[in-house]
Amino acid sequence: MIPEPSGSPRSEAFAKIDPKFQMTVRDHVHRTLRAAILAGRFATGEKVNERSLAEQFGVSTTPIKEALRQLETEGLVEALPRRGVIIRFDMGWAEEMILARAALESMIAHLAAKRIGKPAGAELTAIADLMAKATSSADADSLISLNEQFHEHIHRSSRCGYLAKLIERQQFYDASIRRVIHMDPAERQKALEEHTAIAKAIVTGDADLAERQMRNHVVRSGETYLNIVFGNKKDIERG
Amino acid sequence: MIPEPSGSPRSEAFAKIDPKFQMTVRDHVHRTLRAAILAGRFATGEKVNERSLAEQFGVSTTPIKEALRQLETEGLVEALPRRGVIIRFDMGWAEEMILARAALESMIAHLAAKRIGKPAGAELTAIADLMAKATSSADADSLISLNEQFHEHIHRSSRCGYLAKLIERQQFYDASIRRVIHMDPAERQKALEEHTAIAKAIVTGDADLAERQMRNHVVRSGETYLNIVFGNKKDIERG
DNA sequence: ATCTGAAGTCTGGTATATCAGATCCCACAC
DNA sequence: GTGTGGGATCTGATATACCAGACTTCAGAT
Repeated sequence: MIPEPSGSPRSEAFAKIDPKFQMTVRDHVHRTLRAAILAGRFATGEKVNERSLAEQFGVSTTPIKEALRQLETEGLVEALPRRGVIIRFDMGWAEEMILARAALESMIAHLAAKRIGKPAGAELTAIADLMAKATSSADADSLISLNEQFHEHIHRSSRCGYLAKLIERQQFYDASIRRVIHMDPAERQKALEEHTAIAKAIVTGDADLAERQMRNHVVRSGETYLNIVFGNKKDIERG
Repeated sequence: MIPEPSGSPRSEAFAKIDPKFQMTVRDHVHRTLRAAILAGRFATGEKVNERSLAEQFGVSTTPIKEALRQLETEGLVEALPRRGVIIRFDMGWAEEMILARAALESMIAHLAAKRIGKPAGAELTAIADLMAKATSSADADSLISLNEQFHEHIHRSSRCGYLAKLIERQQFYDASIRRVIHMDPAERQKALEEHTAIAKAIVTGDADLAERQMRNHVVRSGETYLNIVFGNKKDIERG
């Protein structure tokens, strides 16, 4: 099962651990701050103090600075040189993150439809079928996992590393929010229909259709998330 | 000319300097490294050494680390924890950056078409007219400047701060390459036609058309750049 | 000759110190 | 009362020090 290019033949080799999995302080700070910002625990425009953060995390300012630099590049905070960094996230920003994800994810769907092979196409269909089963049995946890697999599979099929990486940064809701979403049967059903249609379009190689449907799916489900996170305040601009 | 909300009436007030313009060492390092990477001065997979870079720039490793963190988030380098960072940029990556820009820029064009007002629309048309003049007089420098104004104006009209910021990071060619491009009369003419069509679609509020044309424009001109930077090796996947 | 592993070296990760720009506060002049 | 300016203070930017993980090398065992 595990490829073993060389070594002892008498026992199963262990998979090489991906260096990316190693945790460093700056990554922990980065993820924690990111989650806090996306959860709305800071007001837009609020100043953040490096020394204060360092104290709260119980670390020095060095990893804090690096984490803030990452957040800055992600667009979640703004750095005013020699003046400090301020939080930059509100509902409008979240809407734009959804639009960005819609634009990128639909581009990837387009390419996936053109580049996917027979076996990968069958796998995608299989995932969609599992989603149908999980939907009818109201298995929220499976749906969350399958949803991840579904999009991940499309990313791989598109053979786009950069675009896939870019999309990861536009994700502003996490598993806990997803669980809330999937509690609504109507939402589950709608998502299933969209996933099924996307899978079909990709597998049959209809790039333009796949693109349109992926975009609508991301925007529509994004609206649902927005309403939950920010309350039903305003409708997102529709494509 | 310069808005003056309050202060002495006897002399013209000076415009407030944007804090963003202040140069810091890490920004200088970031920009320099970024330009070097995009210019192909590193091979993909090549390791970069923090101490060595610090020595070359004549600074300490702190701003180097921060700059590398930004490049990492931009996707131009990859950090293997405790092992160092490696360059991640080749023709394939560049192609994807163009696709990302196409996806985002077309989304912005779509929104701009829906949100632009009368005066801003007139300004956009005016810019397009200036482009026509500069094209017939073969004024490359003006074209480069106008091209920047054109896209910048569309970004503002779309009222999308996040998306505009995201697009900036997908720009992998600079003014010097643009100058080479604009030396070709056929290319100038083609670009003009596209810009004119985009402007018209946006001003008339045809969001879908604006989106399509912007996308084609970005992809097509991106191919031209690719051929110059990487040599005529391979065609980019077309939308 | 090949393999193993321990010591040495390299290098990134983190902590701390120092410098200088930005902000705040208050005394003083008008 | 208003406004100006000098100094104290805060805080980000940079430099330096130190630690620990990763890689290299080479002696010794087989």
